[in-house]
Amino acid sequence: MGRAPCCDKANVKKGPWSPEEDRQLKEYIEKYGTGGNWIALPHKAGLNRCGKSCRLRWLNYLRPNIKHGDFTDDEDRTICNLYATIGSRWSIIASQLPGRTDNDIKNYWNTKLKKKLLGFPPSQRKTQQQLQKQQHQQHLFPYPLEICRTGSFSSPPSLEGVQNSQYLLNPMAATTFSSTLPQGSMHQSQVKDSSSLLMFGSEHSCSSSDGSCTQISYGSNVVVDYELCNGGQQMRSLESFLYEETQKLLLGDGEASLEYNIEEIKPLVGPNNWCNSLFGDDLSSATTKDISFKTTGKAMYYY
DNA sequence: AACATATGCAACCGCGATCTC
DNA sequence: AGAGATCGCGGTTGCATATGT
Repeated sequence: MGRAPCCDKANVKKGPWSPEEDRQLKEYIEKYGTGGNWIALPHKAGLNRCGKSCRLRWLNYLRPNIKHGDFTDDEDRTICNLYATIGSRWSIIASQLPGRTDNDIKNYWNTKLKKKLLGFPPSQRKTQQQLQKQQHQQHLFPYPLEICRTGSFSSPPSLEGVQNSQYLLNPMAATTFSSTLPQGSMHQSQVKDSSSLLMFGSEHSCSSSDGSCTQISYGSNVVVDYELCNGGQQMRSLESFLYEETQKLLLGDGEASLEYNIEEIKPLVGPNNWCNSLFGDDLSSATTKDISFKTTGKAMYYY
């Protein structure tokens, strides 16, 4: 037996909300609140709408302090950092961005940010100036890199820590994402603990025409230890690692990097691992996607 | 100017989680 | 304990608008 519908779908209005409906819903909620029952709310408010539709309209559009319009660079950075860390958990990401809704962020990611990070042309409508800029960046960064963090974790990173940390994302967007690092310096971190998420790199100024571009580069002496993913000591260059992981993650093939099931991963990540602190002790409740990125945040060594 | 196509975003849908009785 | 009701989330769709040809 299937679940009973939450409303009579044949007799409720669907589609865009009219200003009058908005006014009715807003007035009712401001006066009486939601009463913890969205299903009953539309009837009480005199609306011929499904409760779910009312909830969505309120949360995404009508409730106070909703921010509409362009996302700032800071917001971009936060979204990218969190997406790379926790995946498409839009409600969690939205909770870190006051005034933004999960729907907004999801739309923004799917329509703009993902393409921006992958270096895809955002549109056929691109101006000549934008095309030249993209070509310039592609010349500097032949493929996208993914998350690089300077510093090391002495304790598990919190969501806030992730949000504020100095992650460097796709150098296609280097002008946006690299500004938190001092230029001309080498950033290095030593791995103390294979469960730490740790990456590092060096950066130097490049000769971008407007002087605003910072190029991130990685020396060939940087290698990656696949301790968690491969259970061995297989080494790859950082560049190939980052490139492949980025492709998997951003092209929606994030699971590919996790070749082991939860039971195999558990003993590797250990009881004090930050993966546990983010998702609770019960890793069995985590989905493959939950931990696929964590386990690819594997230890790295600098020689 | 007309048509084709891409884009952005509001809204819908289905399903797992949680609550209530 | 378990069945139904509701919530909340993430994926997807549909349509108005913008832009290219």
